[in-house]
Amino acid sequence: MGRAPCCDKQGLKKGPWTPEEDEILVEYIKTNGHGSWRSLPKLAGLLRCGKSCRLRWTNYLRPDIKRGPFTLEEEKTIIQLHGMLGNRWAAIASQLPGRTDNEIKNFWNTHLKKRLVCMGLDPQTHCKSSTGSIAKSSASPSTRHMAQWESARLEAEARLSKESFVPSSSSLLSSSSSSPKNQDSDYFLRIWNSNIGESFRRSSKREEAMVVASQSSPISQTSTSIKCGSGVTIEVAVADPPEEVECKSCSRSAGGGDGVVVGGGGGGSSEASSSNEVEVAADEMEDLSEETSLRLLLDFPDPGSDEMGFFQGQMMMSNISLFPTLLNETSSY
DNA sequence: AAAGGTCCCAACCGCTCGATT
DNA sequence: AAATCGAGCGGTTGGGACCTT
Repeated sequence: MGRAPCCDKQGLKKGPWTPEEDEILVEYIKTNGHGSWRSLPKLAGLLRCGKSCRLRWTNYLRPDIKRGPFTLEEEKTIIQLHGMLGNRWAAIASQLPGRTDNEIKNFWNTHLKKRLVCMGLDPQTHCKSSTGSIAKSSASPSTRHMAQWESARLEAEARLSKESFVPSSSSLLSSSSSSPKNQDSDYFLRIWNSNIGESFRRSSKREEAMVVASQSSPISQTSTSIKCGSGVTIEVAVADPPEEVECKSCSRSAGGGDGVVVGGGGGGSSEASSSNEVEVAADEMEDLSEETSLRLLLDFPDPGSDEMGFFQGQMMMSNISLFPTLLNETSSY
């Protein structure tokens, strides 16, 4: 089906906005709200298309936009969220009040990405470019993110479910004294239930459809699922199914070939879990060491290793700041 | 001081999705 | 069910600002 252009481009202005145009747009939105972006330019008397007006407003003129350089805290947040979400700039921006997706995207592409590359890390996977398990190197970033999300979500839910039945001593304590693991799990669930999680679930559904389509295609990249020791099924897109991959949630190896092909996954917002065939026994989850469970949350390598040590931020409840080191290594921007 | 190169970011483009007709 | 619309998202780029030689 044809998609009509967003506007009739003839006679419409393009390029940088003038202060006069800005003023007209701001004044109009202040008094009338933006309403329909498509009709706004005409109503406001601007020779711009609605899309251009929307972008100008959301990326530049909105009163709540925060200007100025990114703080270290913001940088940390961006890196952490990018590790979880990939290039979902809008979702990342929603966690940084006053910052726009465009701004974050630019900042990532011009500063943070280079920084990771300089450190020998793949900016997409946040892993060392030349190393990593087969699963890490073979699975698409989004597939990896899906597995991470699903694993972490299930773990957090299992823990909360257990706590709701067995009031442990820790649950009687104040929140300030709850364990870091609890805080991290809760943190994860909050994100999962936020618009970030929603955004992720939506895109996961999309990916699932693509996986199914690719599987039905005679010439397609093989996508295989592998069940690990703790019962988590991992979807791995590979040219040739690996003999063995390491499960991110339990660090146990999982043999290839015996997995039943499943739809990709991630989309665990609800019933989707069953379609993913991801079954995790809560008691098995308890076997996970605290450290392991935290690592799986963000697919962290062993914190003891030099790999991704910089990635320890608020999510890890670590007091170690990696940024001074980072900043020393790279010139200011 | 001037020329050439690089960096940075505002804006555009094309695509997808959900809602509506 | 198909077509269309409106909105939003992520990738890309043009050109000004800044830096280096």
